[in-house]
Amino acid sequence: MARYNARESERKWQDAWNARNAFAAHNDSQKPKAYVLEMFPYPSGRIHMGHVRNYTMGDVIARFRRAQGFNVLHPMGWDAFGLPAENAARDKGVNPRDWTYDNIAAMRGELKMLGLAIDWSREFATCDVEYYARQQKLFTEFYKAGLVYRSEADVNWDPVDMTVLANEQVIDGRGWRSGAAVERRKLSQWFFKITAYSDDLLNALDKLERWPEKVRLMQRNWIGRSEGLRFSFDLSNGEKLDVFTTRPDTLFGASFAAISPDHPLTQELAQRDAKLAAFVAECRRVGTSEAAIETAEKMGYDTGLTAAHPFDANWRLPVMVANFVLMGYGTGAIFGCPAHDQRDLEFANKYKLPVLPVVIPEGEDPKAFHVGKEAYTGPGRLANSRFLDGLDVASAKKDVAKRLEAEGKGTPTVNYRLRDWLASRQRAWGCPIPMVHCAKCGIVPVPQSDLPVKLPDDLDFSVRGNPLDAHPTFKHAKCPSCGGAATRDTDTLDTFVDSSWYFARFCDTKAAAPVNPDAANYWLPVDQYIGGIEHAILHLLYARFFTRGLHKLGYTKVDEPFAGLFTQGMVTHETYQSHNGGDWITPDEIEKRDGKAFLKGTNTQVEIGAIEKMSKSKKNVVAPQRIIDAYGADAVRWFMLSDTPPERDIEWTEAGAEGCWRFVQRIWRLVDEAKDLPPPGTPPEGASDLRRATHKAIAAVTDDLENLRFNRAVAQIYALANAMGMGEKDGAARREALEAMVRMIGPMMPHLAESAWAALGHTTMLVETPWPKADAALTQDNIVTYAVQVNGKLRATRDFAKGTDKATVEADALKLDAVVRALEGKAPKRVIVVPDRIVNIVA
RNA sequence: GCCCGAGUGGUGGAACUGGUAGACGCACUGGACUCAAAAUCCAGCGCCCGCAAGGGCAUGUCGGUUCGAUUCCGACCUCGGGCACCA
Repeated sequence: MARYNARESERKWQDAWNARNAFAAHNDSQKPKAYVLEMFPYPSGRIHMGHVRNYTMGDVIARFRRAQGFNVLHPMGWDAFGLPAENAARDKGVNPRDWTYDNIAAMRGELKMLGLAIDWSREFATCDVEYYARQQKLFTEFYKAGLVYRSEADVNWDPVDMTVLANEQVIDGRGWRSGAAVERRKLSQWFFKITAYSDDLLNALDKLERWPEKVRLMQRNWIGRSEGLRFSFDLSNGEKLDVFTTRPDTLFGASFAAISPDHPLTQELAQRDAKLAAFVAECRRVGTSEAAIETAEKMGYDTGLTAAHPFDANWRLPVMVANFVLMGYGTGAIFGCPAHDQRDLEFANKYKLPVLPVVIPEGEDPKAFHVGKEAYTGPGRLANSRFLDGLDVASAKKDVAKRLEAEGKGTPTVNYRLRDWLASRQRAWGCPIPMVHCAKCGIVPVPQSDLPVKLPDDLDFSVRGNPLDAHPTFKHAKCPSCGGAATRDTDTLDTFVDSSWYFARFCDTKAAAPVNPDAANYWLPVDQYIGGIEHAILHLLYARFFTRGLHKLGYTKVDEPFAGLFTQGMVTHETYQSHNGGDWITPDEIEKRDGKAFLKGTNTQVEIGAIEKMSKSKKNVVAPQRIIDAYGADAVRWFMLSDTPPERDIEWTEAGAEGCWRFVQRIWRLVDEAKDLPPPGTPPEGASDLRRATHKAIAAVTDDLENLRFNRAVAQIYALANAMGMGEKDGAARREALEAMVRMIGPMMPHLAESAWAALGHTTMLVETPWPKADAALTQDNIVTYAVQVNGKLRATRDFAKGTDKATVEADALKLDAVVRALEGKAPKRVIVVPDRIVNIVA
């Protein structure tokens, strides 16, 4: 027989599915719906193995659900705005739009070769005018709904490139491109009011049961809710100073008050105090990088002001400016209790401030308890604290809060570390912010009738700064309100905005409105979302926020965009290096002999390095295209699903790929050998081993796919193939086994499965064939093998009819040779029989 | 520093709610077929002792609970991830 020709078969079936429009999703179906979505790709130019893994997993779910009778939405689009297009424009002189759409065309072609069951009629790119026009509409609506506002913000400013840099673009305090020392600048920027939903975004995490616990935890920490008390100090200059604390119980251990260098009071004082101004400048000079923060010394400056202790006006605390107090959290001011806060302790030790323990661990003597280099943050009883003495921490907190609240000095407050989302970017290849700045009317949103604000096609990327800002006409606009000359906002939106609602647009990509509520309410939430863990926080949090915004605006009734989330692992590969840690060498350039790696066709040995994520810098990238050409899409898909659990990193190996290819051929042989089977539809009878293996496999694979355990599903299918090697070679049971196998590999290796289905004599297509059902009578054995243990050690096994009574099992087990030998004549003290499982004899 | 997660053969990994540890794949070894190779098929494959029958030891380490622990509890070690002066 001919070997299976993957190339020919894959092309043929892709055309056939296409001709039948087999994967169209229907917005008016009576079937239950299933929305399966993988995080859409950035059109960098080529697909990589990570894409292959991601889209294969999604495709398996989509095809599985379709076979189970669901109306499936499985779309594809492009996250198409972003910096690489601008870099290409500057470096190569191309138009970013052309560059992007060319990349999309190339990647679409590569993705289609994988045979994905996608409704391509819904494809769009976020840089399509049709998409970003609607995003602009949403932005103005969010603005009117109070979910967007403008405010001053500190940004990383590159003085050479004259542009704002993202934190990731600042390396050791310098711009990644220019190398210039980055400055902190205050700019007026647009923000999304994500903090309006802090509590809701946090609480709703509990209901996202089909999200990984890890991701929920990361989001919880990111939102960072903490309960505490906000109260005010009376200052010696007559003003009040608001502080936030989670430890009001330690108030009698206070030895100073501290304010941020960015606090308004600091600014005010610095105007009359040159030394303070210098101190503030010094604080700002110290970078915001992790390393800088970790090693930064605590620094303080005594303002000369004092603050009255809230419970004793005669007790004066010095007011210090301290570099470790952040303006962005709480009120930007604290009270310092050195004995019970590590930072305060370091600060106090440096500036010789008192350290008075007020929470004493159980069993310690309050008079003897001393805090040295480590602050005590554990539980205990209050001491040295007047009316609080003897209380536990929780009661003391409540008591302080109650008293200060009664005096009108304090309020119980919840703080979050979550900040509002700064969405302005000084970039040209993005969604223009549809706002106009008028000297007379202030900020005016561009009215619906004037949308979209289109990106000009003639941007000059050789200029410094934002090409959109430098464009000769773009920024000149008429004020929509008064008609006078005004300035258009030349910033664009963070590309995370683009990906915050694309899943809602997929529900109806033809709708005039940004989101069609009927379609969105039918399809949303996404039933299964799949993507990388790197989006655990930002993208997923922004999308959750945006969906709440869409709800508020009436576009949908759901709040949570993704009911099920799965985060898949990366694709890794061995690295190769010439000797002595020299140049990296690509996998294509080496060959392996006896576990050693050599330069192809030579005896020059190369070092095999660590297994790492595929990356250009380590040159350990394997292009999907080459692999598809060599083994076909099905073998590659099979590899991606085999062996490694989907959430873990998978190592790509040539040997593994060859193994997958061999399995493709093995299935094809099994089908070919089955020429003389009874015709399709012949019912099998009886209960042979093969039939039992078939139905057990169906039950197991179904369960595994339901739970995204692809590696186990693959193992079950191998086991069934092995069972076929031993079972009946002909007859209806053989056909049943083969057909079950073909139907089960359908979602995983769809082209091979279609070919096999046709070869088995079917005239219908496998994509239109329902998922097989397991016969419960055949998934259960009527003979069970008991393990027989003596003192917990396995000594024998013994078959019994299922449900045999305990007494019989016990009596027979005790007669076994191995048991008699192990007992050495001793009488059993106790015999434990676990029905249909195990016997343990205790001697 | 704080918070998570994971440690099982040469290797990727299985093991349902505590019940025969190592399914299935890869690699490897031996054999069959072949002039030969590829492909395919058959067999073997945790470690130690033993000709064998059989026995002992094994799921990072040490302890605990239990008739029985990869699974539950405690301590420790190693690796990976997240956050990072958040008051």
